[in-house]
Amino acid sequence: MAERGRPRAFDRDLALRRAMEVFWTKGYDNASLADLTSAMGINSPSLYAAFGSKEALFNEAIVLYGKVEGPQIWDSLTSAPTAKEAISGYLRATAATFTQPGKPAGCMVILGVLNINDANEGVSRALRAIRAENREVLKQRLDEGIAAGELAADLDTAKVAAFYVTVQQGMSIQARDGANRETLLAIADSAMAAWEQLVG
Amino acid sequence: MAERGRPRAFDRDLALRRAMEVFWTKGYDNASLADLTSAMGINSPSLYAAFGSKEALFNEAIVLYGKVEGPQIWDSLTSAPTAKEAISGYLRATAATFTQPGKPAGCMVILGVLNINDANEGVSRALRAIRAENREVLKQRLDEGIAAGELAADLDTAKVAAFYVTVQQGMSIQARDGANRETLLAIADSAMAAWEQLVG
DNA sequence: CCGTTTATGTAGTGATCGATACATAAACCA
DNA sequence: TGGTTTATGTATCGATCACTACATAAACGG
Repeated sequence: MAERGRPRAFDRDLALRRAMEVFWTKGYDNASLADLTSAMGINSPSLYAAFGSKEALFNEAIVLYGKVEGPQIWDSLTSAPTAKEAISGYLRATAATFTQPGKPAGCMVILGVLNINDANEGVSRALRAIRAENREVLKQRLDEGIAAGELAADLDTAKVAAFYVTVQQGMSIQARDGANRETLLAIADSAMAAWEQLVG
Repeated sequence: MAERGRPRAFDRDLALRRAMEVFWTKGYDNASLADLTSAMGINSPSLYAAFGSKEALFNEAIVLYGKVEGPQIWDSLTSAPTAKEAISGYLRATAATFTQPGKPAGCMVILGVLNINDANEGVSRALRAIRAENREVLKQRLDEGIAAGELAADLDTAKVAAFYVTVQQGMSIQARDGANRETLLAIADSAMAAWEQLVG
């Protein structure tokens, strides 16, 4: 069963990747349709036919962002043998991911929308939900540390997770302000210096 | 020597305060002239006659913000007897300042502009300069700690200052995401848990 | 009173925003 | 071939953006 009608003349996946780069660089509000269509190499009717709207395009872009940039940040949470190494790996991978040559600095989930307005409300809510989910992932890794007998049973894992997520979000702003990888790694290590006190 | 011409019909200081609240709540880009004039109770020609432009109005607003909200955040840097208490007081005052009832959550200097575009470039640069200056203030307080013989002479004060500034910037995003004062205070204390390791 | 100066309210400016109407093009099936 | 379906390019939509031209109003000094 072949496709009906005139075939699409551009690569949808490639166009989505270009859109992701624009959103990552400029944020949702500052990425204009002109910016997007220019980077994607198409006209706006093609964009709307293929993706529906600017908001729907962003939603697809954020999923792609999670697939492309997420693994390197989150892998240590499952691969590291201890909770401490998991969190440390998460922060150090963040430092590396936020300062990749040729890619925008900082995190699209954190910087995509910060100041809410009528037009970006849906996108803003989606990003906030992802941030809350990420904090929950950290907490669950800490809870696993308790289950493994590695951490004290009465440890306030929500509090510790909130702290390390906060550091990561601060690192996003630092990256946008021009901090290099070495600086971000030092910040990550500084945050880990609190570990023994926090879990002890 | 009295003023010439028709006298201004509104309170300039009060109008500036209202503008500050709008900028603080919505950020520079999302604060439209309609938002501003509505909150200030004036028409746009009066705004331009009194303040010059949206950017000039923001510049005045950020100075006012520093005068109104700055002291409670920075006072401990001069009043606290030790460097540790100074930094701790700075973070705990931040937690309180970012969650004042009836005021916008988070910091206007951090959240005012994050995604740069053609229109906000000047404002963005100004805010980034303030953030860099704030980091320098922290560093200098730590340097004073060295001069007082309280901290080791070879302590990397720039690194420590960068860490605590990063935590504060993360707290701004947390506040925007709805974190309450208790949560922010716990984050501040968590950051201070790294202190002995960082300076030791 | 008159002339000057500054502020105000109305009503716009051109530019840009996200999103579309419409005619045409290019594929399919019968 | 003709009919259907989908994509494309042009050209634009109304809304909103920051900003201002202009006539009028309200104060001053003379």
